[in-house]
Amino acid sequence: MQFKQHNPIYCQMANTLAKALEKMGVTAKTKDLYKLLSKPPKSNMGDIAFACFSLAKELKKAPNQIASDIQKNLDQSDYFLEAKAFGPYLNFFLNPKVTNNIILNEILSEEAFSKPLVESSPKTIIEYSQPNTHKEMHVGHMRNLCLGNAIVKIYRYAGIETLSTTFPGDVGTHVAKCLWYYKKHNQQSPPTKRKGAWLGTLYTKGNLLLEEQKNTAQAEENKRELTQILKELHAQSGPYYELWKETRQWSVELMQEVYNWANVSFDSWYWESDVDASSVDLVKKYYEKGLFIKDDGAIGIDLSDEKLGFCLLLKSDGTGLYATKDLELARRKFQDQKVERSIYVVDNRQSLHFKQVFKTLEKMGFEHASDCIHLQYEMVELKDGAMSSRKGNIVPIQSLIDQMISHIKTNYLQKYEGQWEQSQIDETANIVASGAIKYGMTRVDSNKKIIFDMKDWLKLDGESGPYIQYVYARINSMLEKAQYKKQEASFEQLIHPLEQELINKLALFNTEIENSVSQNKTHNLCAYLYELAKSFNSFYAECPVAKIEDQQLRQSRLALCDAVAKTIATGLSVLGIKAPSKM
RNA sequence: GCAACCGUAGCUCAGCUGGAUAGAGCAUCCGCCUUCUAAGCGGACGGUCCCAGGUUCGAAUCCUGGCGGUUGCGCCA
Repeated sequence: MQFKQHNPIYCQMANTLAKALEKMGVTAKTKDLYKLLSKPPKSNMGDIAFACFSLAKELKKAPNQIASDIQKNLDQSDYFLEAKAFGPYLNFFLNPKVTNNIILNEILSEEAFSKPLVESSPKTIIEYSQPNTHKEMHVGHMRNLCLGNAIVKIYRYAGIETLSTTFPGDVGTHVAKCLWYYKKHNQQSPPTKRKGAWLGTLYTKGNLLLEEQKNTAQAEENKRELTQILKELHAQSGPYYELWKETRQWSVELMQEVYNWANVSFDSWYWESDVDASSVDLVKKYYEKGLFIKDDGAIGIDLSDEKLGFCLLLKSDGTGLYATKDLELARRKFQDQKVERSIYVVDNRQSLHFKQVFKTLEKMGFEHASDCIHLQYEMVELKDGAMSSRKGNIVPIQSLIDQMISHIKTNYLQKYEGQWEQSQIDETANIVASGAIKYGMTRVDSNKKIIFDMKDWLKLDGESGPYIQYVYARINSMLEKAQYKKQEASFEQLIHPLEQELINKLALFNTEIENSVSQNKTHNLCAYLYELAKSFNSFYAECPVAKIEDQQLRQSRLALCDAVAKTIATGLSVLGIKAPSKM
């Protein structure tokens, strides 16, 4: 992925450096110099740092010497007041009278948020959220949902044409087990609402019962019944098929409820049941072509030359597997959606699975095999290990949502009782709860496990979604009350160190997005927004805004707050988080 | 056995495409509201960056080998 040089200040610095280097007999591309710019560790060391290490070879000089040589050859520029060598670094002290305007105007006009960040990019489809029907969604599914949703939004923000899709599992033995228990053992009648959640508990009960009867006389009979159910479902007729259609819908409604709450939607839905039959045909076709082999009565492909073992594609009873469906699904995605790249957001236990699938596609001659990417992430677990619907030790998503909302209402929103409409309290609780959950799910590096502990999740101080949302709400209410007039602002006045720190941080927003896109990560963006919010809070505690006399400075600071609010709102929105006007 | 990922402050984590004095949050302790929203701000305390080698002017970061943990590896999805 090629990124544009989107930071106007960095571009200018890179140009200035290129000219100085030219005087020294070095032709350096501004693009390469741009990449060498960074932020010094302390603000008293300057605003932008240029590292001279990489020039040492060409110039045959020590980096320290290079830094001071460049300093001597620098042309004057109104972008910076001073350039000072700090050992191997040449640090620029920006001229706020010029750079403040450039940075803040770009944000206040929202131009900064609308320009594409990539030179060009392949049309991309991102698949995320692959919950099973007949099971209840738990907090582990939430990580996938939040991560996938954020990546889609980040891609779109960067200017990449992106489609979202989901692939729920509505067929398979888990369904049979659930229906088996429902028909043969369940005594209760379904509840009036959240039938899907109730269905999930039947699945767990069914599993536990089957496990219990494993070594008893009943086991044979159970197996026979399950096979019978699967046959009916496969044939798409009979009472179990009818029951499947009805209960599947309950699960879909439950998924939709979660998606609605999380404000997530998909451009397309693929169902396992859709690709089941055709994926089997696809495998048979390639078996006849001789690519796949029969082994032990089953069909698959030997990938041991690739160190990927044997990938099983048809069981000896002729039915397909997960990998089988993924072959057909991959084909359909590229064909139906005319995309050039396909990303799968799936946990890292499937790492071998996807390597096998992509390699098999390659062997099948599928032209886009190398455009398939498995975006893997680590699991959400409980203190005593992985969650499993099978065992029943899960934290349902709904339970996290409910507890979060009630915690927020009783601890933070009670003070607005009687003052706000109940609907506004409900709405705000939803926004803040969603901010806490989504931030919590995206803030940790995706290849690190999250050990879920409800009481930790309900702590909303310090680094959290609500901390960032709070900054937005504060600014919003300040701007509302203060008769803010942007045109009266004069950014040249904003020279307080805390103002400068804020402005410099604002300028780095798109760079952070670039990092997210190039690494398919979200945690860096979370950290950035937190730091921005923290900088704002320091500024806010130290610098009065709406209450100062000087009208022009007041408007200038209000405009700075406005720019912070806009950046925070934009940043939160690409994480799928709303910014509340009050909280 | 083979492979992947993880190991940084008491806890949870940033930093890892080598570069400036390893940073946050929580916890603990000390300050700050006659109100621009205290869901906040300031400060203190806290480090064998798992261990051992190697590469380099320079390693938490890269390489090799260990140790510890998690996951995956043919008829589940």
